[in-house]
Amino acid sequence: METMGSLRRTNMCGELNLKHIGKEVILMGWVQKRRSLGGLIFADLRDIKGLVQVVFDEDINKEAFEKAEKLRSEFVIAIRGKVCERKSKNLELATGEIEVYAEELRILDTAITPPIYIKDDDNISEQMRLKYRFLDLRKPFMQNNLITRSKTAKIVRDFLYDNEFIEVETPMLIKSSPEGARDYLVPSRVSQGKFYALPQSPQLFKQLLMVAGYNKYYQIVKCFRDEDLRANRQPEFTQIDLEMSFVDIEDVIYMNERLIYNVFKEIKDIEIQLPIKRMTYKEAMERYGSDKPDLRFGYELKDISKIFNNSEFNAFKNTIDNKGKIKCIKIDGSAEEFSRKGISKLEKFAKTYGAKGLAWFKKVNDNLESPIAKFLSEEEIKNIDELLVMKNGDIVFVVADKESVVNNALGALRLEIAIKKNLIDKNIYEMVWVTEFPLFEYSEEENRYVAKHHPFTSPVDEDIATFDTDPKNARAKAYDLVINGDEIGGGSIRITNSEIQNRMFNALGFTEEEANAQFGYLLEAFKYGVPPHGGMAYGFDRLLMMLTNSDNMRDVIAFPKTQSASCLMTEAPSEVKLSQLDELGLEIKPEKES
RNA sequence: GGCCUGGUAGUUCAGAUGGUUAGAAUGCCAGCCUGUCACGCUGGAGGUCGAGGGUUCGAAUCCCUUCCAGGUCGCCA
Repeated sequence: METMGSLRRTNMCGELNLKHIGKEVILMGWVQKRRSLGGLIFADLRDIKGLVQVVFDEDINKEAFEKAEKLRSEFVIAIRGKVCERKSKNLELATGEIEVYAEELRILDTAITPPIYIKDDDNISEQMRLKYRFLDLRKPFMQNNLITRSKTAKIVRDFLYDNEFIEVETPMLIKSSPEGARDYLVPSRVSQGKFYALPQSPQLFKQLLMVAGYNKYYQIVKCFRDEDLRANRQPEFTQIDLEMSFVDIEDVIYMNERLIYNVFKEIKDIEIQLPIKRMTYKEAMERYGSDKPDLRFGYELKDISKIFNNSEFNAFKNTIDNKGKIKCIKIDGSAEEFSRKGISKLEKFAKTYGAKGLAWFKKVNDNLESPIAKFLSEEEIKNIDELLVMKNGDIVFVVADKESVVNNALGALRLEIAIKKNLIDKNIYEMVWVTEFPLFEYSEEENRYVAKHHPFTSPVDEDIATFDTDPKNARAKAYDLVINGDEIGGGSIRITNSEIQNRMFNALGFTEEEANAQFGYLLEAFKYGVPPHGGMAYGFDRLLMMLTNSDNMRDVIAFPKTQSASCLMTEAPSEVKLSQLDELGLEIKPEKES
């Protein structure tokens, strides 16, 4: 092994080109690949800027050539040499018009054979990638993703700073609140038997900063939720969190549209059309069956309940009797693409979303074919044909159930079919603000109304008088920014009037004592002069997925967790010493015998 | 908590109905090779078939339990 000695890097591998011809350069990096032809050795040298071919020739420098015979993948080396034009160019490589003839080689470190190749399309298992994350992160696409992440953070900071937002850090050890997602708990040693929680978001602290007069706040901040993972959900994730004083919905949206515009302009060179489209929650649910509609394709939901008002078909009759809905989506001219087997797969898919079944109608030779045709009257079939303007080759899928189930199942189905039919263009960004979210949502589990967003979300002005007497129809000053069917961010205008806040707690079933025990500090603060305020929080990782066209959040996070929230590299979480538990006044329950 | 997919050489995978010594590709090692860039040619090493138990004369293959990874429903104010 050798040291760098007096050698210092003059250039990065990936930035060399014809302009450097004749120049002596010193490069440092990892050996991507060595190709020995006997008397001539090529090595691809890699650093974070890219690859360049280095040539070791006995006639140029014998010592370097002999050392080069020992090179293997992922050795760390320094070379000094001259940039030359290539005799045979490789136009697939960015630096393929040149190569560097080595006059000196220093092997700075060797490497054992790596279990994964450092190559974007290595087709390696997720398990290996996570276990050897330090190698996986050497891949160019991972390096580029993290560079994009860093760049995006800078653009956000620059924009918010320029607009007089103040970055304030809020605590990571906070008070646990049982509402909402499960908290990660941290035991206190000093106060034994008591616990901190890691923040699910800095929500209450940013509101306190508004009380404190900070006017505009932001933070790019880690948040923690102890819930099950998904491809776009990690237990620890990053938010761009912001809050503004003396604002209403339009002010928050105006500011955030410009923020998002800047990000897409600078990262993707895409100019978003402002203002961004708007859609109420109600419209989104009715037309797309989802509060985060993907607007890159059609297949809108259509309510056909009225056709079946007097139906003899039991499944439909029961639905109508129970005030449910019968809705459908129409897929144009694709009937032949849906085999019986394919349809039964889709039915199975719809059932995972709670649908009891999936009916369908195909128009073939001016006739509506359907397995349920025999249960329907001629008039009903004629009405379907006319209402849906069926053409030959069209197929419709029908779900009858409670409205929420119908929307959920068909909303998922339209997406599934669009994916299957390859209708989704990853390079298009369809954005929409979804507004007027319900203030409450009924929890079947708890048998009561719970806050859809959080208990500090203001009702819309029109619903202030009635939100607590008619919770079902109460709308909130809450908005989500949806991009390509993903909730990228959301926020609300907060309640700043103590009478409304009290009515809100009441409607949620909080007693005054409970409200005080949980949020007393906020309610107390609000007695001392609180400005109207509201804000927004973005899922920074989800935004990065959009910007890098990633299918999985792990590809935009340096050290992510597995689906079971563990880290395969560090093996966290792990057991701790009994002495550590003792200090905390904790003990582990003996394992249950089975 | 439920459902689905997967776990076989360092890696990615193939191994139907149970049956000799478990294969391929790639990687690795050695030798040859002065224009390769997925270098080429020759040879070689490399396996607790995730783990445990069971059925059987015999299990990678069948059964049970369990662990791990991925996707997803529930969950995620």
